[in-house]
Amino acid sequence: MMQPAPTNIPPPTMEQQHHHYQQQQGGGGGGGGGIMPPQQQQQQPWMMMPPQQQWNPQQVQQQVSIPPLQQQQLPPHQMIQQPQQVQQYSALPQPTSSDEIRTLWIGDLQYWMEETYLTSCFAHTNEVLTVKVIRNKQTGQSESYGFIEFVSRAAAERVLQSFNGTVMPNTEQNFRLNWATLGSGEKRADDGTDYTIFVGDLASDVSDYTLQETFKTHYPSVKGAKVVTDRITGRSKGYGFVKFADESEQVRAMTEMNGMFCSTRAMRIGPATNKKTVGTQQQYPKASFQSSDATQSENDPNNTTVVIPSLKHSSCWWPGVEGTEQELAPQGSLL
DNA sequence: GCTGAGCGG
Repeated sequence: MMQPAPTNIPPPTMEQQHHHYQQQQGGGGGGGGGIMPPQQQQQQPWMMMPPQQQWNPQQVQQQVSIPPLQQQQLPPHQMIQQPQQVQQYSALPQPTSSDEIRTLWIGDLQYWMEETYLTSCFAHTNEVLTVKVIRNKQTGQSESYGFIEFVSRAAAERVLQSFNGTVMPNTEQNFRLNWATLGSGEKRADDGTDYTIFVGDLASDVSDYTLQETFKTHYPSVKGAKVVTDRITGRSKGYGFVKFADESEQVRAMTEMNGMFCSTRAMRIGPATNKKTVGTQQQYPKASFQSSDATQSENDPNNTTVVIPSLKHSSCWWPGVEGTEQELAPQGSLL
């Protein structure tokens, strides 16, 4: 009902924060799982819970900027990231160059994952500068991706390495992170051509990371891997792609890795039908992908970059530390 | 289960 001042990350009712995620709240017979699917909003106490319905695109600030000095009057016993008056900027690695790429792209976001959620996810690093979820200008709905800017490229890389492939809090899907490429900083992580293969017959538990490592141990030029997942459920569709920087390794992998086991199943490898950069024809980062109507951007009422002042310590999640396995049902629960 | 999608201000 009442929502906190929009000038900051709206902290939920603090007296309820202690619950964190448990599996038996309000639950009944142990089958419900720990999280409420958004549609059956049962007033979940935490901040990362879905629907607050109170969100109104109209009243979102252009840019939620929180100067570090603006300390809040919050008791110290509140363990959720409250920037109190700590200014630990001195301890943070300063960006070496302004043009340094230090923003990560994050995808596969559920619609209820707002800036608050993402902020909490990475708060412990104490190195997040801004967090932003991209929303549809008309509907205000999340476009399922966002950006996380860090204080340095090194910090971003650290998160990229440690979080990618780990489970997102309150979900059963994994983080999908990558370097931001199209936005501010030209393109990066693209040293030229990449050679992709198709990998089918993947076991359901194979993640981007798993797939990548499976190949990388044999082929050092592996640049990345992606398991195609269902947008709604976040589950694997059973196939994916692996990118190589070296064409010879790609060719070798096609035969050498075919039939090899990844997790519990033998992979089936084939060439990826990728019209871009199969060998040549790579001149421009990305041509205009849109050709339809040109709905000019307005003032971007949905621009909701959240600038994190200086995150102290907070109770958030470390990758791999799955204190509680949230066996939740898929959001759509259509299977 | 079998050729993705995912780049703003």
